[in-house]
Parts: sequence; structure tokens; C-alpha cells
Amino acid sequence: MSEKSAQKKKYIIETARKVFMEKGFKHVTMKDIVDACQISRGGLYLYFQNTSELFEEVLKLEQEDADDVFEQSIPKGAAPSDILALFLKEQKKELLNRKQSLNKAVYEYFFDSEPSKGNILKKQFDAAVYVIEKLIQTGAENGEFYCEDPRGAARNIMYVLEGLKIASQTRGISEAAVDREILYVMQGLVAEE
Amino acid sequence: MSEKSAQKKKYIIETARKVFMEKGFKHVTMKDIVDACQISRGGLYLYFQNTSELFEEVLKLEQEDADDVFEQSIPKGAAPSDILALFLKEQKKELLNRKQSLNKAVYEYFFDSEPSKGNILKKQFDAAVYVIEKLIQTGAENGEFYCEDPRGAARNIMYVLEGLKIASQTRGISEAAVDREILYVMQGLVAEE
Amino acid sequence: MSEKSAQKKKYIIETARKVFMEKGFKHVTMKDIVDACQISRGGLYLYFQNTSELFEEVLKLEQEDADDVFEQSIPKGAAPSDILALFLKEQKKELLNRKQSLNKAVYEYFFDSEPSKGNILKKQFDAAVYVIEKLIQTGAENGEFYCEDPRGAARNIMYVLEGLKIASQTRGISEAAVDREILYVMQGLVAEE
Amino acid sequence: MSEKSAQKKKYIIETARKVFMEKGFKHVTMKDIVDACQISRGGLYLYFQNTSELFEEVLKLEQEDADDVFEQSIPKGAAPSDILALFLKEQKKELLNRKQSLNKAVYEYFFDSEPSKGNILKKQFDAAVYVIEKLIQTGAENGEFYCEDPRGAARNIMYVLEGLKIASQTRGISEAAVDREILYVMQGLVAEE
DNA sequence: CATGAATGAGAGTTCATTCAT
DNA sequence: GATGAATGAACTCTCATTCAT
Repeated sequence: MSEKSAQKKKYIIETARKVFMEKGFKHVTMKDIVDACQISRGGLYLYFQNTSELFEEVLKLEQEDADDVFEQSIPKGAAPSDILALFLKEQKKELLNRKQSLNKAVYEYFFDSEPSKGNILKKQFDAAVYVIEKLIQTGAENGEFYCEDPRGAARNIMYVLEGLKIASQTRGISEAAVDREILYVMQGLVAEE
Repeated sequence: MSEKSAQKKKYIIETARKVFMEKGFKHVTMKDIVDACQISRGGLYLYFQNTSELFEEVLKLEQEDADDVFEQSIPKGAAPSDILALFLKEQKKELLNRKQSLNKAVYEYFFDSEPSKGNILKKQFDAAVYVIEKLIQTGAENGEFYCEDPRGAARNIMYVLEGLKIASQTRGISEAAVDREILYVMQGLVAEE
Repeated sequence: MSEKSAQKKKYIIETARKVFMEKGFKHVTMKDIVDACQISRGGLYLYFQNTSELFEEVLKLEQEDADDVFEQSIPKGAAPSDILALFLKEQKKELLNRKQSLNKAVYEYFFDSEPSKGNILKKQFDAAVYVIEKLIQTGAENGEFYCEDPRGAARNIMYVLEGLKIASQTRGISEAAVDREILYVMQGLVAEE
Repeated sequence: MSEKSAQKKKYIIETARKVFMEKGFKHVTMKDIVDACQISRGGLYLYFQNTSELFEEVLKLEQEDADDVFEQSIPKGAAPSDILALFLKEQKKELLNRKQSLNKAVYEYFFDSEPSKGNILKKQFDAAVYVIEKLIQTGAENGEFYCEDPRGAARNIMYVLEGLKIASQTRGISEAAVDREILYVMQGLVAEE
């Protein structure tokens, strides 16, 4: 029944994902998962020992899905500026629907965990910086962008996005405010000459 | 003995502050406070009904102290660029000693609270943006800075700082990384001509 | 300060009386009394060790007042049937305003106390039976009433009143229902011949 | 194991019943029940959220049992006067063993609950009045009783019983006193002509 | 006498975790 | 594997009662 087991495990992870989006990480109890999945208490423990273990699996799945989506959604031969714009648009969407993202749960989870675990976050961040850097570089080469420090600019963009994310989850943020920040960083890439 | 009462209340707030710095907000129980303060269970309830109420008072005190410190630490007649540098240095110090700041607790607290409460955060953010904007403006007038959009630049700086804060609390961040980001935003203010 | 003390004690008892009327006996805490009287916690303990002690004093005062009222409100030379009607009317008023009487508090108090204490209740009950019996007797002599067993009739009336009281406090009772029962017992005294 | 669950639930209710008979309603805590049932704290909460919920179930069971007993204990073809006497004898037994009845608990419970809940009590009372009325009517038809107002008499009997119950729980009452009251109301049904 | 801050016992409640079936 | 009843530790909160001032 390894096949069936794997299916059930995946089902639990996907259901739990919704719960984490809704309630963040800290407030979620094993009971919440049990209720959402409509399985037995003991049944859940067969697969996951606690919410942390479960959340880690959610993150893993999330990562895989994100990679897939990213690759598929980029049109072949798109211009770097378009790709960057598309990326920022995605981020904006996530920012504004705070209940539809795992952001809060991610923050809560990593607040509690050992720094070592943070490497996953770090890797994601660094990977994103790298991709953006390459986009800016390519864009600079074909004249779309003007930028003397592509890596610095990429990092700046990512930190601003992090700042926006946390702002969205704590004090709330308007669409206009998000647009303003995105516009600001984009202008930094084109307006300088 | 309202005098003594006020003293004790302040003592509790200050002790609680340390606990919140150490453990964030969510994990702190009334018992933690009771133990840290070496007072009785009921005694604590005499002053605060729950950890939220207590944390709000900690924030209030924090705000007052911050105002005092800020005013005192700015040398009269200092140049805008120096003041900004000083501000960023302070922020850097806070970022790197993540156990010495309330950042994590603040985030955890506002994750759970109603958006309305977030206004406090928003006010602080806006106030900081305003101050930085004025610094940049003044700096631009006397030739220290070059900047076409002081408000945009000020907001960018603040969002980067937020991004750095959350990075510090989740994945950890090196001093070099902080310096790099600060340098980047500062260069944006001077290097353009 | 014995004079002042006595005054304060009486003030506490009278204020407590209102609290007991409002909340019954069990739910009343020493804090409730303290709040209602606007005195200090320690101050209350100077006079009463607990709510039972206080309630006993309330009852004592109640009894004295009742005696006074009773004597004063009976017109000299009134007919027995009128006095009885007056008495029943008073009882009815008390029954229908359940928040304006100590009934519930009395029951709650005596539910908890030792049977020995119940003697107070017993004395009150017996005294009332005695008075009613005499009224009936006198009424029988002058032809207002017809009754072969005045004591039995008196006791019957008192038990019905007790039943009505408890009904009023638990399931609620309408004015019509009270009237009906009063009429029934009164008819038993006149209709038979 | 819904079967086993139901058994345990019933076991808790029956054990709780004894506790309520012993201590009334107000003084009973969830811990008392836990101790009496020899189960765990959490285990009890699996079935009942609080003492009120539990007490309501006790009452429900009580009602069912009472109906059964009543039907079974009435001999077929018994005379109305005998049935009434039997009923009063049962009531007397309950009155005299105040620790063996739920009366006190019932009163305490309904003192606190919303009037709407009191309807249960009202229904029971009205039902009993109805039964007694019918008995008296039938008895009057076959000459056992003489009564012009069977409903009034029935109500009078029930209120006296209520009065006796409360007397039993508060000041205590002797067997002789109960007999005296029962005799009085029975005489009212036969002696008048 | 009077005050009210302080204490601590104990009630209520929730949940991660286990285990017999 | 799967179930869900059962456990008990831990937390919140309330009050009667005391005691230094």
C-alpha cells in the first residue's frame, strides 16, 4: 500500500497547506489538520509527528510547484524587462491577497526554528536574487535597462519585496502603495543614464 | 500608594520587555512573566489582563524611550548625511542583535491583531519615512545628496530596512550583508549626477 | 468610634442587601460587596468574615424591618379577612418582582447551611402560620370565615405561598396564576358552609 | 466504538447524578465529576463541556426513568384515590430523604438559568397537575372524592408539594409534618359535602 | 481603624500524544 | 495501517484572605 500511503500523505499536505494559509503557523494545531483532512488523530501521527514536520513538507511541495509554474509561465523568447515585470506582478498579487499566501505562516515558522533551518529561506532568496540579477544584466546588454550594479539592484528589489510582504501581513498595504514601490525600483533600472 | 503601584507596573513592563525580546510574543505566557518578575500569579493580573495588554504597554514605553533617545543622540547642527548615517547605524545594530530587539515579538503580535491596531506600526513607518525624506531634501539642497524623488528614496530605504529585519529574524543575516544594503541605498543618494 | 462603626456596619448591610436581591447568595463574592459599598477589601473584613456572616445580618435586619412594617401597615380595628387579604397582596407583590426580593438568596443560603441554622426559617414560617391561624380563628368567630381546622388552613396557605415563591424564581409565574392560587385558598375559607 | 462511548457517557451521567444529589448543583465542579468517575480531566470534556450540560443530561435521564417507573408502578384497575395516595407516598419518600433527591440541584440549576429553560419545569408541573386533575375527576365521578374544582385542587396539591420540597431542603421537615399536609389536602377532597 | 496590593489555591479548558482495538 | 477515546501537562483566570503601611 505504499502507493496509497503516498497519495494520502500528499492529500494531507495539500489540505494542511490551505489551513496554514488561513491561520498562519503558530495557531494551527494537529486537531485543525485532523478536522480539515477528515482523518483520525492517530492517522495523522502515522505520517507526521507535529505541525513543524508537516509544514516543512508543505514548503517542500510549495517549492516544487513554484519551480514548475515559473518555468511554464515564462514565454519563450520574452524580453528580460517583461519577465521581471511578470515576476513583480506575481509578487504583487500575492502581497495583496494575504490570506492566499503562506507568507505569514512562513515567517511564524522560521521565527521559531533554528537558524540552520533558515537556509532554505536563504537559498530561495539567493536564487531569486540570482535570477533577477541575470535578467537585469541581460536587459542592460540589450539596452532595456541601465544598471551599473545588477546584483545590488537585484538584492534591493528582493529586500523591498520582503519589506512589502511583512507590511502586508502586519499593518496592511494598499495596491497603490505596492505599485509605487514597484515603479520606484523599475525606474531605478531605466531612468538613470 | 499609587506611586509604588506605578513603579511596580513599570518594573513589570521592563521585565516583560526582556522576556518578549528573548521569546517573541506568541510563546510568552502569563506564567513566564510571573516567573521573570518573581511576583504572584494574581499579582500580575492586578496590572495586566493578558500578554497582549502587557505587550501594548511595552510598545508604548518603547516608543517613548525611542523618541527620547533620538532627540538626545542627534548632535546639534549635524549634517543630514551624518544624521542619516547615524540612523542607519542604529538600525544595523538592532538588526544584528536579534535577541536584543523586539522585532520578532512585534511581528508576531501584529500577525494576530486586527488590522486597525496595525495603525500604530503604520504611523511609526510613515513618521520615519517623513524624517528621512526631510533629511534627503535638506541634504540635496546643500549638495550632500543628489535625489530627484526624496520621498520615494525614503520609502525605499524603509522597506529595505524592513526586509533586512525580517531576514535577520528568519534566516539570519551577516554584518557584511547589512553593510552592503546600506551602502547600496546610500550610493543611490550620492552617486547619481 | 463605636457609633461610627455601627453606622458603617449598617451601611454595609443595607448595601449588601441590594446585591443579594440582585444576584442571589451564591454568586455574590466579597469583591461584589466591596465594589457596591465602595469600601476597601480589608475594611469589609473588619466587619464580616465572609458572605454568610454578612447575609445572616441582612436577614436579621430584614426580620426587624418586616415586624415594623407589619405592625404599622395594619389599620387598627381592621377585619381579619382584610388583614389576610392585605398580607396575601404583599406576598403577591414580592412574588411577581423576583429581583426585588431576597427569596432566591434565602433559598440559596439555606441550601448550603446546616439544618440547625434553618431554625430561623422555621421560626419565621411558624410565626406566620400562627398569625394566619389567629386571623382565621377570629374571622370564623365573627362569621367572616368558615373553617374547621384553622391551623391546617393556615399551614396550607403558607406552603402554597412557598410553592409559588419557588415557582416564581425557577420557571417564572404570571400574575394570573398567583391570583388563581390566592383565590383558591380564600374560597376554601368562605365557600364552605 | 460508539457503543462503548454511549456506555461511558451513561456511566458518567449516572455517577454525576449521585454527585448532584449529594452536593446540589452550584458546588459541583468538573473536578468533582472527574474524581467521582475516576476518569481524566480531558476525558470528561470529551463528553460534556460544563456542569450545566451534564446536569441537563442527568435531568433528561431522570425524566425518562420517572416515566417508566410511573407506568410500571400503577396497578391496572387501581382506584383513583389509591393512585393519588401512591403518588403522594412517593413524593413523601423523596421529601424525607433530601440527600437522595435532585430537588436541591434542580432548584439551584434553575435559579441561574434563563427563564426559557424553566419551561421544562413548567411542563413537568403542568403535566403532574393534569394527571392529578384527572384522578380527582374520575374519583369524583365514582364517589370516592367530592370536589367542585378538580383543577384548582390539583394545582393546590402541587404547590403544597413544592412548598414541602423547599422546606425539606432548607429548614428540614419531619415525617409528621409531611403526613399532616398530605392528610389536609386529602381531607379537602373527601370531607366536603 | 482603614487601605488595597499581594498571595496562592483551585477551577476551567485545551491539546499533543499514546494505545488498545 | 487506521481509529478515536483517553490521558495529563500546561495555561488562563478568579477570589478569599492576609498584612504592611
